Amino acid sequence: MFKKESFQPVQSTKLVDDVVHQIQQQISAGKFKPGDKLPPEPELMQLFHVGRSTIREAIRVLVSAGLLEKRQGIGTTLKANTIIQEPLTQRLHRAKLIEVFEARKMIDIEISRLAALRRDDNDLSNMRKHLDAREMALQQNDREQYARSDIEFHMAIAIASKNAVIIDLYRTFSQVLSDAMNQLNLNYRTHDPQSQYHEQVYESIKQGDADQAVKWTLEILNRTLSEL
Amino acid sequence: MFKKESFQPVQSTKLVDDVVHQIQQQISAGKFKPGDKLPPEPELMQLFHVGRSTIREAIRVLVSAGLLEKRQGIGTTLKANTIIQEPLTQRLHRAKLIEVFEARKMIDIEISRLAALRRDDNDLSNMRKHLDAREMALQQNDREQYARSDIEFHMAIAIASKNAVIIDLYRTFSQVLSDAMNQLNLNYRTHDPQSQYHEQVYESIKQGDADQAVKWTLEILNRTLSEL
DNA sequence: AAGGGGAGATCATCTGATGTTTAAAAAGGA
DNA sequence: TCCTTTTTAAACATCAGATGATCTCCCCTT
Repeated sequence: MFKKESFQPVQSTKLVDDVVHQIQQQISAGKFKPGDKLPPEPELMQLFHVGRSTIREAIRVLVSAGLLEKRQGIGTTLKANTIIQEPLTQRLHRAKLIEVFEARKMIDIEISRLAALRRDDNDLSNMRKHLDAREMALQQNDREQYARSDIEFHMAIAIASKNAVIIDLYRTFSQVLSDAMNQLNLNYRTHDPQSQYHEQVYESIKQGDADQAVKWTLEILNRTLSEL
Repeated sequence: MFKKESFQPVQSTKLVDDVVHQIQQQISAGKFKPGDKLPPEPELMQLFHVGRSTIREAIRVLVSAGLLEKRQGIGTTLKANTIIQEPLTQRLHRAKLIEVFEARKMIDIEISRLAALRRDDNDLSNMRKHLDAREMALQQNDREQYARSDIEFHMAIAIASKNAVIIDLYRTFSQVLSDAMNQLNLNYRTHDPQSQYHEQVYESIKQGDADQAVKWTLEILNRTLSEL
């Protein structure tokens, strides 16, 4: 008897994916030059023998990927320099650890500043929750839980900044940094004497005092950096 | 006579983009856990007060970005992969313009600070060169050359920061922002009365005064932000 | 020469209808 | 009771039609 798990469902080709791939291939093959106009939607419907919504979803995907540009009343055009970008995580893995650290420090500081200006009650209660869990784990000497809570606390600050781009940047940098330091058998934020600073950061954000929040965040970061 | 600069085109946010931003925000803020199901299409229609095709296009964008997973008969679920394997440019294309701007502001400031601390003679001469070219273009009313020199000047500052990760971030953010603002028929850094501030930034960096460099960079940025 | 006003092209959005896929409930048989 | 089959409901996939919004272009008037 075969294991069911060893099989995968046949690639059920959705029409939209098919259209996306075909257009993408045409672009990759250089059939279009930057600035060239794609056929209008009704024509694409005939060319691909699909409905309007299928065409529109396919085009929308390529627009969001940055390959095409759509303008009402004008049409759809091919954008210039479709340079192949690598994922940020890959880029960071290639980078010097100190550079990644420095960049994350920049993000950390801005996050604290924005959080102090924008936090709402929900943000504060989340931060408080993780801060308490962090303290608890510290007293019980639960390194695992401590590390988790510490990350969650900082993530809660990030979320309070209300800027999705910065949140994503912070998440990516922290993840890569954590991986890299584990690999080097370095402890990633597992030093106990910082509880006071974390409390200070929380209080500053709660008070809405951006300058103080930045100041205490810097205190934490400078201590972590010294271990590198 | 009214100043042209005092007007701004009406921000015509397409419904699909709005829906994408809202869902992205929820995901980035961690409101969903991996595996969580999104409400079905009819419910989303009611929640957002838009038609089904609008919902479908928005979901399709996030699926193509790798954040969501759609299965016929099942529904739409949040993908497990927390760290998105997605080029940064693509992520920025999906973001709200104001969020990208805010993040680049953060980078710009840190770059000025680091440049003041780390610039060498070569950096300074490069900055001087582009600053002169910028001034020259301004007097000759060569908008094209002015824009190019302005970007080069700021890029020279970035390079002086000596952090490759931050340089790459800055380049990516600037490019995406430039594209986006061009598309909105907004001028991207083409206001003349800032020459003094650019000179101040250069002088501060030359003196190695990080605080002053940040201060004057903020002056420039606050003026650009006011146009958004 | 400047501005007004269509006409046409093209995308944006909504709505209704029908087909497919999936999971789970219901039914049936041993 | 347990296993298999059938049915049903949920949810996405796709198409078609209609209306609105936006942009370019051209012609006309002043």
